Amino acid sequence: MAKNRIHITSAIIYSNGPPHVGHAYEMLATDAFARFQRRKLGPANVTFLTGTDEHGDKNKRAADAMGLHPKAFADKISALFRQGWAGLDISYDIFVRTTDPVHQAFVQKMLARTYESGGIYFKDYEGLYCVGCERFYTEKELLPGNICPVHNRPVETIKEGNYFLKLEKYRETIRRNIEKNLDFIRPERYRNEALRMLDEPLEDLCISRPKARLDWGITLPFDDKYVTYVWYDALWAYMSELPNTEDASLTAILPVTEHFIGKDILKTHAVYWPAMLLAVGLPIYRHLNVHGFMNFGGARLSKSSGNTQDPVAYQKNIGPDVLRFFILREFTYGLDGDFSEERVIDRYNSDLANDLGNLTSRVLSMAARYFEGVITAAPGRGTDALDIPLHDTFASLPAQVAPLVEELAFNRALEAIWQALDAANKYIVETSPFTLAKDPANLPRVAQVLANLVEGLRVVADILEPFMPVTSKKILGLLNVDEKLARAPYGDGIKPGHRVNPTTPLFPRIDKKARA
RNA sequence: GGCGACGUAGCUCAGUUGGCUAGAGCAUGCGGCUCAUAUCCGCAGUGUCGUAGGUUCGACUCCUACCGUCGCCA
Repeated sequence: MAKNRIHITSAIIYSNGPPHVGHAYEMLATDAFARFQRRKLGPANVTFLTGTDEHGDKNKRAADAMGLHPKAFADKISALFRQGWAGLDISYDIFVRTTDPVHQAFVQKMLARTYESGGIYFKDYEGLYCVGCERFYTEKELLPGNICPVHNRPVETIKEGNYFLKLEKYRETIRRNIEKNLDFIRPERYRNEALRMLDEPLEDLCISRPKARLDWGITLPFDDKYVTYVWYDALWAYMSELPNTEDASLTAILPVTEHFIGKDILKTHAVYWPAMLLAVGLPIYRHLNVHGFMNFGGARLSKSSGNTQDPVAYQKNIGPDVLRFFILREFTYGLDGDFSEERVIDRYNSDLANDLGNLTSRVLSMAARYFEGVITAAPGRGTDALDIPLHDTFASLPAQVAPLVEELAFNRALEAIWQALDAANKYIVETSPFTLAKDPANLPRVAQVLANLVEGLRVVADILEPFMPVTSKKILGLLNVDEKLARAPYGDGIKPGHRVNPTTPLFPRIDKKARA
């Protein structure tokens, strides 16, 4: 596979409940990365895949609780996710539902192939089972006397035959892959955790459930009394609905596949998923990008404590770009982050209203006031001692931002963009076009200053697209710049004679006192 | 219990292989400008770099113990 192709996935979200801001965190980071890659490689060379994981006992039980058939329940939840992502401008190309026939057929194909090659075997299994929980427990998880901690009643010892995926034979291969590729799992902290998981022999993974116990899943192709375990099902969603799922194509695409996941599902992705791939003779993917969780005002997000946040509702209040900006600017990818309305408003006022919004406003208003919106000079480096550093700042911005996005440092990428905005504000003070304009003899210089600033705004608007697509489009609209012109390097964009539009406030300040 | 991470200005955090008076943003105070969304620019700070030791000419950066927070595994 050529180096210029990339396949990007978010986690396939378990659909037993509606979306919350925690899901949004992962989607926003993945989306910014995907949008950045499209700019770099061209849209045709990027696939951004997401979806919902709809089988398994928790989905079944959530559906039962609402009196719905699991499929009908999944239809509802899955639709909520797609609406939520549309509201946040998540630019996915493929949305996989694990109940899709195409996906199910693919999983069966992989199961059959693994079984035929001896990677899956049948074994009788005896364990402590709670009928209420519909799951097995280990003795350590139970209260003394083998009492289920959830139902507070004794568990039963039951014997059950199940199918297992051999794991141990792949352990060294998986481990060596992590050791050899220093950035295979990033950030590094999770790499170390994964390596420790591979220190000791792996127990084979149970990949079946008897239909007598749970029938909401994909039937095993070699034994119709069983469905497959939800994780075995869900992980294949990364591949199952690609335009081409022939071996040759998958073999090519896996080495350029980037998975984005939360730290809670490290083991499935670092250990089980590579084993599943190796078991059918496919190569391991390229990167596992692991992020932390989102806290709210210091408290852990959880459904049980009721402090979940609906990103859709939030987005309606402040707009998708503000949520996108806050999360990408404030959080360090990989670490947990704290979300609070107060911090969102602080960021909004200082970065969006005062810096980006106000800069746009003052530049466009001067252009309107002194030249009726017409740019009469050509932006460029020139020879002026003040113009040169401004030029250099904006001209080098794309090259500065690119490696930061590649290494998932979205916060630092945005910081770099904001440093350029600072430089522009400082440039205005130093050149004082509003003072010069008082003498008509100075108008050529004023025109030059404004041309340089408008060109800077154009570059910022363009580079902001992966982070804030709506704002990017808005500023380009104000600058009267089309998509093609937007991408030009600094100095090659705005030409003399170009007319910009009158300004409108992009981000009106939010008065915290008035809100409280 | 085993392994690991983190603990830097009021807040959120940078500090790549040990080396000039430890930095940024926000918030605070003072000064300047007036094109702009009471916005922008400049200046001013404050820190026992978790605690106690150790290695070193020199440690926020390495080692040990402890305290605190958290995570993974069991």
